[in-house]
Amino acid sequence: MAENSALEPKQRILKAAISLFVQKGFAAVGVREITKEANVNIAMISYYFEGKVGILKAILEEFFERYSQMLRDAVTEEETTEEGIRRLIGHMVDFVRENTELAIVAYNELPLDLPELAELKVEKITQMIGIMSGLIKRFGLDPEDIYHLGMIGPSLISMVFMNFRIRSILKNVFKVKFDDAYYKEFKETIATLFLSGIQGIAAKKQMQKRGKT
Amino acid sequence: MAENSALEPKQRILKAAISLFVQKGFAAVGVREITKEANVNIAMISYYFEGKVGILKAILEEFFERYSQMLRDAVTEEETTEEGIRRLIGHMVDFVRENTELAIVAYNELPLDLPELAELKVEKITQMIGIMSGLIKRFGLDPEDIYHLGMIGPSLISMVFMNFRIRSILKNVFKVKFDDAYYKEFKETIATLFLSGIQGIAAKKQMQKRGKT
DNA sequence: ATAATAATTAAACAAACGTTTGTCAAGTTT
DNA sequence: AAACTTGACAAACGTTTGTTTAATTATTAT
Repeated sequence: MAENSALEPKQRILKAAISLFVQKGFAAVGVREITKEANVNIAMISYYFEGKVGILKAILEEFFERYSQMLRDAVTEEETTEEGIRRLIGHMVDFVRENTELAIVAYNELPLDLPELAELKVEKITQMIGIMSGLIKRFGLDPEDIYHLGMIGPSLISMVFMNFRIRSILKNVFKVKFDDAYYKEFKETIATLFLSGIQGIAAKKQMQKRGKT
Repeated sequence: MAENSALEPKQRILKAAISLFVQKGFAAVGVREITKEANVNIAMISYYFEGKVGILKAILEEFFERYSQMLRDAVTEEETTEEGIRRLIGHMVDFVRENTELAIVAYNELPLDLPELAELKVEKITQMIGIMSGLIKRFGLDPEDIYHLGMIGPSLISMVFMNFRIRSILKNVFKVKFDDAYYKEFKETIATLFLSGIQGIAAKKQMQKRGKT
């Protein structure tokens, strides 16, 4: 149970904290629990992170660092909208697969009010929206149509994250084996769902336009 | 700030607790905070709910009660798949709109480990899956294809819930006005996205089948 | 009116909380 | 070799946690 690998104490704290935050949520985890799991003295939390919220802050910063890097990597200059979106979804799934716990903590804690992290959250989310807007333009979608983008964009993110959030249910109830084949199919399914979906929306918009004129 | 309406103390506690749980999460809210907001004595929590987790238990029970009722209401015998799914999505959006805080608390707290509620969660989630399976059959989808259903079903739920979860971002950054017109458009957009999406998936499956034979 | 039950209160409880303290050994710099 | 820095520790800090107690008021039934 107790973490005692070759990792440095600071990394052991981070690793233990992430794991516990996923299970119970930030507020429900005590510092003693973390230090016990990480096999470090309790004072090390203040020493390395300036307190408990400092751990969460470090976690969120790490998440956004990796997430924004992934988004930037997901863009290449020459490709069709379909290729671009399929690539983006592929990267997103890979990202959450490789950073499942980090992503879950961020996903769970971000909407919660924690005054000490308010500033950080605003900054990072603004940043992400900026990157996403860039993607949208590059994909040839209509960036003026904020109305629909605010509905569709978050839908895509939620589809990917939800799958990891309900992992235990999928595993126990639906007997899903989370192997490469599964994720390959998952990527294709979500991408097809999303692409056919936005095509359907575009077609509908076109019809409404023609109906009006 | 303090809740002191004509409501009964028990209901005042529930109302205050839901509001606070949405803001900070269950574990981060203290009983004194709840009682102050509800304007009741601290002992009333044990008196009416047998403790703090009892409040969350009552909240989750209320959520599942209303949610399953909504799902049952969403089904009518005679209609096409498209009509059925559009109706279901309409009901889901209406439900989350009318029970936003209740839904957010349930959505946020359900994946977290709270031993005292483990049994309840398993029971209710099993129930929901049962109802959903019934819907799927009635919609003429292939219930054998658990692989895809486990990907698509949760996607639908997450699309609807996500919109309410990031309300504050949509409001502040995208300047969304959450009025009837918005939700009408939201329902149609999500429904079109989802319907076109599953048609695209079905078409792809068909193509793969033909490719193999 | 009186007894019984229900609702509410202030006060106190032990346990757990996050943080800080003072100390010490091991390196590093001067 | 002396001065300083870093990493780690046990112990204790004051505060807050959820819960309980015993007393009191309000309501209902007899």
